[in-house]
Amino acid sequence: MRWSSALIPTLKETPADAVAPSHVLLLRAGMIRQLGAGAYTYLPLGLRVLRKAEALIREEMDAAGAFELLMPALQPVELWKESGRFETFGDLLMKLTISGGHHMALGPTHEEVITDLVRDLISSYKQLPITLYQIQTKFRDEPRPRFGILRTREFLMKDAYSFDADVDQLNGSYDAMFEAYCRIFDRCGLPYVVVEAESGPIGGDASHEFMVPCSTGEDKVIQCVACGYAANQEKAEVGESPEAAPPARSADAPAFEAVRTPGQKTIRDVCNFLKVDEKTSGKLLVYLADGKPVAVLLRGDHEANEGKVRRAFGAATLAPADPDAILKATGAPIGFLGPVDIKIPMIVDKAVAAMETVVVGGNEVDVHITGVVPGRDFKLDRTADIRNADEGDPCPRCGAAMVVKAGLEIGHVFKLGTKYSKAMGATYLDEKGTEIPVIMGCYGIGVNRIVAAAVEAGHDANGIIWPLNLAPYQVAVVPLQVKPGPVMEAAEAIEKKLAEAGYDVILDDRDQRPGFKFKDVDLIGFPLRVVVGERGLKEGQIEIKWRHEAEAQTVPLATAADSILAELKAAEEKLHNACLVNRSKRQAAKSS
RNA sequence: CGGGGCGUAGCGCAGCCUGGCAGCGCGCCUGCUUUGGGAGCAGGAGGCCGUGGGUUCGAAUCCCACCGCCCCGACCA
Repeated sequence: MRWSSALIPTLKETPADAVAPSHVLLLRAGMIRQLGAGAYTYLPLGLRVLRKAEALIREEMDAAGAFELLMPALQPVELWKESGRFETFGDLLMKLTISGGHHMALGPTHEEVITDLVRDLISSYKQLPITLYQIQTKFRDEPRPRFGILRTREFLMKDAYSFDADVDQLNGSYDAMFEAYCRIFDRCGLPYVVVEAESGPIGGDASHEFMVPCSTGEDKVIQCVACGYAANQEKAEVGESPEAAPPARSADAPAFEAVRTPGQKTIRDVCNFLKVDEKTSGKLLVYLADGKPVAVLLRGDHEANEGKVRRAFGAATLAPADPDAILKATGAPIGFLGPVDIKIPMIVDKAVAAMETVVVGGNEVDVHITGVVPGRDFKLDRTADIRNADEGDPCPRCGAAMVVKAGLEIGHVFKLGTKYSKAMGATYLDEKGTEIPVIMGCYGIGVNRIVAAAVEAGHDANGIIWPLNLAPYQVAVVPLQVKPGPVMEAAEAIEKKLAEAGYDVILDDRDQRPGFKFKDVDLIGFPLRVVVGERGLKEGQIEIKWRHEAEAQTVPLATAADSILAELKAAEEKLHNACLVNRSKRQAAKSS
């Protein structure tokens, strides 16, 4: 490939709108270009990276025994009404009306379409298990697209769906996808962590997310460095603190005291006003659990975890109560709610149960009460872990202090169960002729996010550092003199040999000064740079340099192509071995 | 959807407050010089100043409305 004839519009300056490193660098490297909010063109170089990620995914999915198909992005909304997600998906679903007045949607995901397909085509246990996948453009009306290609309204997703006769089969399908994902991300050279995620109806280990730690990640990952426990903050449990002794509460603790706190509504305001630490305060939140008002009591500096709250109340739905409902349920407006003499069901977070005394709202306008003793002044008969885990909290497995990191979600595997098969009537007949809903799993990978994550995780002050398997071209051959002559001849000969060996090579034949060309090559981040110049050629030498290494090495021109091929082979082998090591680590972890 | 910021050449920006020739740097084109880390000189092309309305002799500039983009928050099956 000759650079001079390609379309690679690199930018010297940083576009003003870009903030995230991946956004800035993909723009500057001439790989993407913005059309509108959350809509990007992939220019030739960017598309090559996207296609490489796709090809790698396809290989591993096929190797794992999944079958590729392609479903329509354009779907009748009837299917969505059938599954019940027309309502639950809400505004995120892109709807349109086509000629004839038909109401359609652009698929944000394909559970409905595939379930519709499977209910027609699969009818016997003999056809199970089976896993089907596609790589296709998804549409979501994101309220706030951001960070370049990280969150867009239109994106490329690999989505797979497994269909099984029973839970054992499902576990097998799930494990196969889990392993395939690990192999894919290993081969991409991404530093990912697997975390437990919100699991839905089946519970247990029914959902995992694959996260790449990076500052622009939109999720929070809680990790235990001692034992390796990792979970999404949505899911992470708070363990028992090892030093947690029951609080020393003397029986003759003074009675609580009401204080006037005019206009002090937030925890911060109240604590500043009363000059107490937020950790000694409590906040009462009111939710509607299946439509009925319920209360939870948390320490002032903690955050409620709505998933945990919903499960603690055994409710199917949970929503924050509106101000009117709160006033009706507690007799007080937001800002002055407290647990004393509360009339609605209340669950107390474990952290509050461990406090000696607590400052809470007085259930009366402009009144808070101090010196409230849990267990004496309000009941502690229902306590649970109902808050978000945070930095320093004890690990649920080993009790060590956990850390919080920002993470970018690049993959998600999920045991769906029979949610869609039941709603849409996808059943099979077992050996006895009994009709049984198929058990489903779904497995997604954000292909664009692999590209973005690779940049987020691999860049320096000079630009991108592509992993070998994702790079648009693995090698950039840079002749410093491009007029016909020995330098160009040598460069072309090297390009030819590398291309014949199956590598992607770009020849920077632009008539530019060396510094200019080096800057571009570094910015785009081709893994291996080969420089041929008059100066070196006089000595019979050319130069090769890895993007991720500081120093270049010189090799004899006569054997240059062989040296380069040896370098590439060694790098591939190193990566392959790393993949194998990870694979055996996973096997060891599984069997232990 | 709430809060904030910004729309002027392909990119980065100045000009706006205080109305009166539409500018600068990068990039692009031509020529000469230069050639191992984003070269120098000379010449040149490129604009519905986001859109619509208003005020005014006159609007990039003042007023109103709309549209778009970015950031923070809410939201994220």
